[in-house]
Formats: sequence, C-alpha cells, structure tokens
Amino acid sequence: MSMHLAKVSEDTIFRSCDHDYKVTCDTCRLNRICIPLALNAKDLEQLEKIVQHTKPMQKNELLYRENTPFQSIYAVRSGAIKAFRTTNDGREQVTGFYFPGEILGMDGISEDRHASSARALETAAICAIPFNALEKLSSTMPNLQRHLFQLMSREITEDQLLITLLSKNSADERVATLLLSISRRNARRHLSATHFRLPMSRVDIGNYLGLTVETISRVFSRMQKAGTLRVDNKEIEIMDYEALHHGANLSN
Amino acid sequence: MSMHLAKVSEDTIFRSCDHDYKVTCDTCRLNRICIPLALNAKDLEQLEKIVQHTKPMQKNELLYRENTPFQSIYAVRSGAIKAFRTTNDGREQVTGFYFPGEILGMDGISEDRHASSARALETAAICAIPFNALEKLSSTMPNLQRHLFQLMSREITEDQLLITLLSKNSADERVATLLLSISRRNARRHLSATHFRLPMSRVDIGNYLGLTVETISRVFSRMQKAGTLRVDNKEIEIMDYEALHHGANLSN
DNA sequence: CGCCAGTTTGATTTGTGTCAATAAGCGTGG
DNA sequence: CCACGCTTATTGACACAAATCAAACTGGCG
Repeated sequence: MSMHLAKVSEDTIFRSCDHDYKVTCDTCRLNRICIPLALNAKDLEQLEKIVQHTKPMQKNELLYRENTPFQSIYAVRSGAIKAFRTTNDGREQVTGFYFPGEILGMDGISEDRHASSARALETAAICAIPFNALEKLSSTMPNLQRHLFQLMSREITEDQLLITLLSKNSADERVATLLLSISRRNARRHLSATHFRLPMSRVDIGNYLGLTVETISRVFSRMQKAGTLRVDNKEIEIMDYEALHHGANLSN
Repeated sequence: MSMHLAKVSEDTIFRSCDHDYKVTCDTCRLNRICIPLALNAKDLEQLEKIVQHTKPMQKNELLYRENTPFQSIYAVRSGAIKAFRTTNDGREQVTGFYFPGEILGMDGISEDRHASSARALETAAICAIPFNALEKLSSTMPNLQRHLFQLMSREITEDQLLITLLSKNSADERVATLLLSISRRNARRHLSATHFRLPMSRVDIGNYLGLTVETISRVFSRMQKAGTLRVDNKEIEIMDYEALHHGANLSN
C-alpha cells in the first residue's frame, strides 16, 4: 500500500481508516476537499441523511455503466476510479481518473443516464449521493447549490485542459502534465507529491492521453534516463520537479 | 446572408428579426431550444426580468476574456461565437463554437472568473444572464435549477466527445464529425442540414480539431473529390450525408 | 513453479506537421 | 466600379513524431 502520509496539516485530523464504510461526512478525513467543505454543521447533518456508504469495491468492479439510468453522483473515499466511454467501434476512451475527495458521475445529469462508465482501478470505497435528493436539498441550501454548480464547472474546465493537452502537446508534455496533476492531487490530500504509486496501467495512461502504451513506456524511460523520474513499474518518484514542470509546458 | 430557412416547424412562429435586441424570451424564436424551454409562463416572466439584451456584437469583438471576473452566462441569439483559451506559450485553443439557442460561459462559475475567452465570429446578438440572479431564481424554480444542471452536464459530455475525437480519430473523421455536428445544430433551428455557411475560418476549425489549416484544406479537397461535399470557400453543401456519417466513424 | 497480462525495447511505417509558393477572397479607398 | 493590398485558403515537397509490428522481458497470482 502506498498511502504513506507525507505531511499532516494542522487542522486536519485523520480519524477513520480508508475503507471503513460506516464513516460519516462529519468524521470523514476528506471533508475539507469533498462536498462538506461548503456546509455548516446543521446542513451537513441533512447531507449525511442522503449520502449512501456502500460496501468497498473490488479492483475492476464497475461503479456504473454507460447508458444505464442515472441515479447518483459518487464521491471517492479511498482508492481510485477511471471513467471512460466506449466508442461505436468498441474501443475505450478514458475521460478521467478520480482520487479520494473527488466527485464523478455528473455527466449523467443531462440525459438522465450515464454518459460514461466508471471502474475501480483498485479496492475503493465510494459514497453514492442520490441526485434527486441532492437537488432538492440544494434548493434550500444556497451554499450547496453554489458548490454543485462549481463542481460541474470545474469538471468543464478540466475537460478543456485535457482538450488543449491532446490538441497541442507532445507525448512528453502530456505525460509530464498527468504526473504533475497526480502529484498535486496527492499533495492536497497530504500525501507525498514526489513519491507515489500509479493506480492505473500504462494502457489506461496512454488511452487517457491519446497515446499508445509503447509511447508511454518510452517517455517514462526517457524521463528516467534524463534524471527527471525514477520509475519502478507503477512506483513513481519525481527526482526533478522543476524539470518535470518545465517539460509539461503548461500554464496551471 | 446565409440564414435561409429550410423548413418551418408547425409549432414555432418566427416573430423577431435576428439582431433585434428588444426581443423578450417570451417572443424569442429560440425559446424552444434555449433556457425558456424549461419554464412556464409565470416563471418565464421572472427570468425575463434578469436577462440583459445587449447591443449586437461586431465580428471579432470579445464577449468576455479569460481571467476576468465572472458575472454572467450568455445565450447566443444570432450569429456565432467561438470560445477559446490561451496556452501559457501564447497559442490559442478553440474549445467550442456556439450557435443561436446555445449557452456559453459556464466554465467561469468554478473560480468566479472566466476560464476561457469568447469572440464573435460574425455579427451576433447575445443575451447576458447574470449568474447570481439566475442562481437565486433557480432556488425557487426546481425546473430551472434542473435545467441549469442539465446544461452544464451537457457541456461536460460534449467536451468528452471532443476529447474522444482528438484522442482516437483521424483528420478525416474529425472534420466529418464537426460538419455533422453543425448540420444537426442547423436542423434543430430549422435551417438546412445539408447546405450552410461556416462562420469560422479554416484556422479556427483546425485549432478546434487539433489539426493544421493545411490539413483541413486537404480534407475538404479530398471529400470534395470523393463527392461527399461541395466546398466553395465557407459555403458547404453535403452531397452524400451517408458517406459523411460513415466517414465520421462516431456514435451519436 | 508456471502462466498470462502488463511492460519494455527495437525496427519500420505513416499520417500529419512544416515549409514554401501560389491563388483566391475581401475590404478599403480612390 | 475597379484597383490595390492584405488576409485566408489551396496545393506540393519533404520531415518527423508517434503508430504499428514484432519480440523479449517482468512480475504478480493461482
């Protein structure tokens, strides 16, 4: 397990273990980066009434499937999820990776059925939040409503970043950008920004970045030779953060 | 002007001229594909109170600029708009084209400043909808709230389609897909699905599709030679819809 | 221990980019 | 209305990054 904590923030207390599904939003160690961050204690109580803590998912298990009825959005509590859609010729397009504290499934709202599928990349604990109930709740909680709009808006801007990445950047730049993104998201959860384990395969990385497995592998090798990374299968150590950042060639 | 109407739907009456900015949502000929579609007469009155009908935009005029404070989302009433973000090395990434009845600017919600810029591709009439007011309104109108969530969700799924297109499809497939998209959106507005004028330049098309101008030009030439299209500068006639659809190689 | 999926590395091909030159539109002003 | 100049579009020749094809290696799991 690669969940060694790098730094413990002064105002965050880690109370619950990763896959415990009896945890409440109130006590969840992610409540400062997940939906609860927008709510006061009273509202949080209301939210907790509708959030469902399902049992842990096994690796490769499907959370939801494209074109099935949309009921809930999902918050990752532990583990990692990949979202993907299937093209008409049967290939898969990975549209995103989701880590603890992040929300997925919002693409299902517009047509009332999921526009993508989601699969656990490793053992994972997930909170399901029934959308109808959430919607009703948000009518009475301006903060929650605003937060939901913001979450969806953020999903849009992140998709736009990926579009730009796919459209304008070289293989090396794309890989560097993904690694930086994972590094940042780890840091936000007080995990190491420089040493982590990739939960996804090379195939998934390539698929996400619009590249082949072979190219991903070669980029990793090149970066290792250049001294930017140390790569040991899925274990990544960023040796030269500056170089990686420069190699990403991206604002933000 | 290329706004010849192909077919007039039985339940849609075209009351107002394109660039008239005194039109109300109530009488706007787009009210069946824009925000009003979700509202009853009473709610519509409320909406109209907050919608601002600004004066027509000239070609190349900016509607909003990246990183400026976010105030409103915008509905296109006539003309066409391109949205784009600027990469850190100064290049432009076109993230979308917006036609009458379509909403843009929702990427600004998450950070309270615009994540992209928007520029008129031709003379255009725009409605500005102040977001704070819209938000407040939507707390009291479940239909409106739902509709806004759906609009944002649709933006997400459309970005995912573009991601897939950029990641998996050839130059020919990308161009075919864009033409089909424009064709469908024209049809929705009761304009010709087979004969239309592209409001954007080849540069913009290439930029949007992650290709160079030269490639766009070559693809058009190829498709013309194959008898799929007739291309006369920005004027496009789809001669073989089946072939184009097949060439797009995309579900949906 | 042995198998199979995942990963790495090498040789070759190919689609699209780049560079360059010409042609066609389009707005401006005489 | 035409002439001019500038922007946009087309077409060709060549270069190159990443895909493809192929083969060997690794590691995790039954």
